[in-house]
Amino acid sequence: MIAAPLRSARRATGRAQMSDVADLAGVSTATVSRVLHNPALVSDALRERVNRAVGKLGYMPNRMAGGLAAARTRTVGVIVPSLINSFFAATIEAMAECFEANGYQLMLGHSDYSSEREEALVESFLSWSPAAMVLTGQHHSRATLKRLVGADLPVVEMWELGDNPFDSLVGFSHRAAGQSAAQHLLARGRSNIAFIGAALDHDRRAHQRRAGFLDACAAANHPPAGEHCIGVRASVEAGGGAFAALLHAHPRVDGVFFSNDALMLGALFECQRRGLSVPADIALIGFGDLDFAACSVPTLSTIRPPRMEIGRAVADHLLQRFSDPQCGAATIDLGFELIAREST
Amino acid sequence: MIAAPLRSARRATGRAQMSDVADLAGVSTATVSRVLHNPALVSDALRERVNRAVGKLGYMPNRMAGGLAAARTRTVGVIVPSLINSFFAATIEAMAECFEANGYQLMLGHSDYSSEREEALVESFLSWSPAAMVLTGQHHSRATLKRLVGADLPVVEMWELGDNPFDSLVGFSHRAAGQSAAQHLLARGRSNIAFIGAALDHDRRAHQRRAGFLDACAAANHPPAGEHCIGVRASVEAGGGAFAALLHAHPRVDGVFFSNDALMLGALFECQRRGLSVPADIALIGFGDLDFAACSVPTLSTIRPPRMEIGRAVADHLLQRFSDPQCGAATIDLGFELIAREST
DNA sequence: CGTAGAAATGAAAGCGTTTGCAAAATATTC
DNA sequence: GAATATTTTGCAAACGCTTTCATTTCTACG
Repeated sequence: MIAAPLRSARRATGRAQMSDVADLAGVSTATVSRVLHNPALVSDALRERVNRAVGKLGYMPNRMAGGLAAARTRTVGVIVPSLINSFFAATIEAMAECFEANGYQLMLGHSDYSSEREEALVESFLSWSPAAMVLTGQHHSRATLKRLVGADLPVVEMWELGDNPFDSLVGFSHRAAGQSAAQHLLARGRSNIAFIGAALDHDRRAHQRRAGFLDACAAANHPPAGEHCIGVRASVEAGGGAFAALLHAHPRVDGVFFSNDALMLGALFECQRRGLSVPADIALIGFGDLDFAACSVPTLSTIRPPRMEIGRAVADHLLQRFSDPQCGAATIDLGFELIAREST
Repeated sequence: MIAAPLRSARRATGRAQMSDVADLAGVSTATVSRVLHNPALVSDALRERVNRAVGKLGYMPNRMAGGLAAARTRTVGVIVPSLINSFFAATIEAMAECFEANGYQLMLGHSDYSSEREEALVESFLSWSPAAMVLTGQHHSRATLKRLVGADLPVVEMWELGDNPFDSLVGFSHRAAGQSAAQHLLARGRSNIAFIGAALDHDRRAHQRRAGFLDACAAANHPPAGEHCIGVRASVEAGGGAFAALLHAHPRVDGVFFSNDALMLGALFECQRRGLSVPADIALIGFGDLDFAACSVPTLSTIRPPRMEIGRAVADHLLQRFSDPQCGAATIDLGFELIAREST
């Protein structure tokens, strides 16, 4: 009787491992590893043999072992505030697309707009030796920054565009977006314009849009006619409520900028309920260009952020940095687009 | 002169490692490992000392090394068709919440409704030795199934509820949801009811809802008055178009079930454009209970799937299986809720 | 107080890769 | 054809942890 292959009791799975490939191809594991990661170093004949063996055995490398030995992995840690927010979801899908096409994998986490959770996630992610980290926004706790400095890897901050980036930065100016919105309302002849926002204390970017809005009002000598900010997450329902409250406090308002399209949709429904005509009685402009904005009645003006473009740009930039160590940090402004529709 | 600590040139980072903690606490690495993973095995005194050393050094274990040694990680692979789809986003957020509270981490991937991509993701995830895999739906390629069988770990299929689950199953019956929608429309006195769906060829669950809808029509002896299915992803815009096409082909339709609330919203706007009154002229019911449904004009009837509940149930179930190896597969039906609002 | 059994601890052997180094094979030059 | 550069290849030592097994230290009991 032939003994079964003697395998350690601790052997994890029945999966083929690199030594099996090496044996089948009649080479050392070093050569197999090279074929997999640096094929140019191996002669055509052996490369061919190794690839055949890999195919035959259905070999899948053990990433833990590889990561441990190499002290890095083809993994990118990404932290967004929320997955439910379709802005970030679109960015992530686009980013994942690019990365996966190049053999990198995403580790995704959501911070719920909390610095502490972000900190915990960064710590946790770093223990997987990622090739890079992608964070949302430019505000991070001291502890987070310290960890990142120590880890010595490319870091991209996205969806914001301010001074003193930590490393690379891919985004657009929310302040400018807010300014554009105000200027647009003013250009449409509205003089009593107001702002409605949600969760400004957590969402720094929404806060910046508000600041830009107020800037432009001041610059145009048109002090805002009012504003209403709520503490909860932006939602259609909350938008309706906030809009009602705004009108109650400032009945003469004739134009509103919403920090989020969802809020604006709630306000549109509120207008329908009250028999207010948009834009005759009141003009509405939002942020996000969510899909309903283009086909509601009336269609809704909004500011389109480069959702997918951000994801692609982050991935492209990092892939470039991975392949060319010379390539350093960059700041990429992807801008935004104000889409004027019927509501203004 | 005292020599600098002699570290291998290959040493990854400057991070403290377990042996540093062990030295500082005056114990072996075995004890440190036990304190971290199985504190009950260590005496109070040593546990205390080790924890202090961990804190002092800010020690973070290297997951790669741990995973390699233990041949498993506290990681759960989750694959959903799409992140942009807010159904899955909500499920994932809830799931992540539960898992993270218990020291498990999510690896997230999206398959874009493609079996091949799912297969590639499963392969890729398995090479990280996850503690479990969570897939969406009950349909997977043979190769995917083969990998999962070989990997010998808990597998949960979610968001569906059919026969012959691979292992555990957490979801609800989409077929029953479709039936309910039809019965609801019929109960409201509509006799010419139709179905509008998107991406049915990819989205098996939407397809099941349609099947349920047709079932109920047949059972009630009310053959559907028409249907219109489109190939693209569900969106508000596509909903408006599909609705217009349906009305064009079947002008007498007086009730419509949409495979997705977004489609229904597009139809609502189309009604506003045409001056059709909802529900007087036509009744609408959707699926998803997206946030606008509760506050549109009129408010929209819909079927609420247990989005977050699924996430929580998956996590709870897996955590239980992790802690109690006796605990085996389970099938959990979380049901759904038909929410009747003004549109029907 | 001696002893058996239980509890706590440490030594050391892996886990499956990557990679520095040296040896072997091949190409190039004079 | 010898000598030298260059390209290929394999050996073997990490990588930083977990876990088995043996040993040491307690506890309880007669």
